[in-house]
Amino acid sequence: MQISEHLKSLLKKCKTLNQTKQIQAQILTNGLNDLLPNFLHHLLQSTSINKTSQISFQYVHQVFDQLPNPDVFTWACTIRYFSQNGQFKDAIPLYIRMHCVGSHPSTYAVAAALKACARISKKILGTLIHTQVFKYGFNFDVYVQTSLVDFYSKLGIMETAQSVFNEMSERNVVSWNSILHGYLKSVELSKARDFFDEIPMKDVVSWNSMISGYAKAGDMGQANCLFEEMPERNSASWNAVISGYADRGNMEEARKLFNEMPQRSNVSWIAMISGYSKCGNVDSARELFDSFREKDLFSWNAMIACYAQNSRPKEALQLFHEMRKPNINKQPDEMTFSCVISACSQLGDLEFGLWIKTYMNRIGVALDDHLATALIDLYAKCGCIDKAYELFHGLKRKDVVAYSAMILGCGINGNALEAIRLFEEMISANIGPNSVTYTGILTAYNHAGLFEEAYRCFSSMSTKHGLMPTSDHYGIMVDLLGRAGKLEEAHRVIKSMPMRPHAGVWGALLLACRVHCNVELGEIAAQHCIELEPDTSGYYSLLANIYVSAERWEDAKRLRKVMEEKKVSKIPGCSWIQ
DNA sequence: CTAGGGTTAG
Repeated sequence: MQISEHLKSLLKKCKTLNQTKQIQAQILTNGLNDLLPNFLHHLLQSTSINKTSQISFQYVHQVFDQLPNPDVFTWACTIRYFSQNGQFKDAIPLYIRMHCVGSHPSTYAVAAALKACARISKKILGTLIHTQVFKYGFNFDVYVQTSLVDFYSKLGIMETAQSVFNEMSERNVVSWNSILHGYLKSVELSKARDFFDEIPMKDVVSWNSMISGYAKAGDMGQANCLFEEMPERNSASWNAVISGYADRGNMEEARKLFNEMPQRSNVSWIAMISGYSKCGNVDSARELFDSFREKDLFSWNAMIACYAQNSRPKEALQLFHEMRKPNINKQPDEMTFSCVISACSQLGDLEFGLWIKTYMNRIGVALDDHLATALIDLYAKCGCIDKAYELFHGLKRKDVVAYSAMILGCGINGNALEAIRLFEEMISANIGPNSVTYTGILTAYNHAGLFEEAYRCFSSMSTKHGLMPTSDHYGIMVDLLGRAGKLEEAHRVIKSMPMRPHAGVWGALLLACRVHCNVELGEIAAQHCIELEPDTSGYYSLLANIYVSAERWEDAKRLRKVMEEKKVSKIPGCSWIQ
């Protein structure tokens, strides 16, 4: 008995995981199994342990599973631990298990489980918990009620959120903020503003939410107005305004605030990195990333995403390898993997992509729709259209990105009819196409040589769906016309472009001129290509070949000499020339 | 011991 009390008091003093584990050993050798829950509670609640030594979630499971009969408190404590630390996929099964073994829930467990349901959109379970709330008489607990309001708000079910909110006899600022967030998320800005104005005891979170709502909607005037007006700011207030500017591509303003703010958080850095990424300023993103000392998983993901989205897949993979080195030792998650798979797909590296898939299996990362779509894209681009289909059919929800990946896959692999079928299926499912969808469908038409249909499709982009064709789309059209020998028309299309054509567009014309032996236009196209990408040798070679076919030996010789003088690299940088 | 805001993906 005495030793038991002694160990309890020792446990309270433990500051590190190792000290705590030593007590666990003593508990076990003395056969004091009654003390095991105390050990677990200490593990989960000690801030010094959680901040420093990072116990693994696996370990918590292990310890928990050793308890013969967890009490109400222990269940709640453990479920809450997972929920608070973002391990929603651990919290939920544990909550279910608690019911299966016949243990009663507590308000604490319910609140934690609802939080998990809200965060990973477990609508059915959350609604089920709502019914239990009545059964156990928790329906007057302000924490439970607020969790419910938050749950329905996060899922966008505002009628129910509102009715739970109305039934509350006592509301605190958290309850108000939860419903405010719901209306902001449903982009009912004026309704949200009415709520905001009504909150009797606004705190910094209320202000931040409202500011972020305006910022996300692009109303930087209102956002700034509230930002100036608010009584006290924290880093989230600054971050809300910064990400507002960053999302709209105004990196000057974002940077000004970032430099000005008194206390930057991880979120500030990540918002800036992804802001630079969105406007294609990879160098500035990397510069910030390098100067950021306390990189967390999110910041690694943001930088990897930056490379993947800006067509620099090799650097994305390089960074992925970097983060897994022992001195950094960051465990990748779903977000990391979807970027990495996207990088593989850009490189056409099926082998490494499949290695990633096994690696995911090994560390227990399940395929969600995002990941499956990334893999669909990889399979489709690498010609494994059956595998792509398999995953496509297994998607919980097929959206525009998934369809676009399939359509492009069919297009590349020469199955234009199937691409068209998918496109039509998508339209009738009321999924609006985007610019990538059109790249896919135009590629399909191009491959099949259906230029009438392609033309119609190209013009319907803007008329039917309000999408402005990009250089890539023009490039496909030029390629299509070029293949059909309509070189003058292709040239006219280029000249009609509202933006500056990139090298790929002129390259498509150049290639066509090579095929159809057109020296005059070939010279014009090559000139533009070389101007845009002076280091690519392919353009010189193509023009030289055109001269050779036209039997203009002198010109060909002259060009080869220029090439030697410039010592241009042998690697073509353009996908049209291969 | 509970609940709310700001960041990353195909």
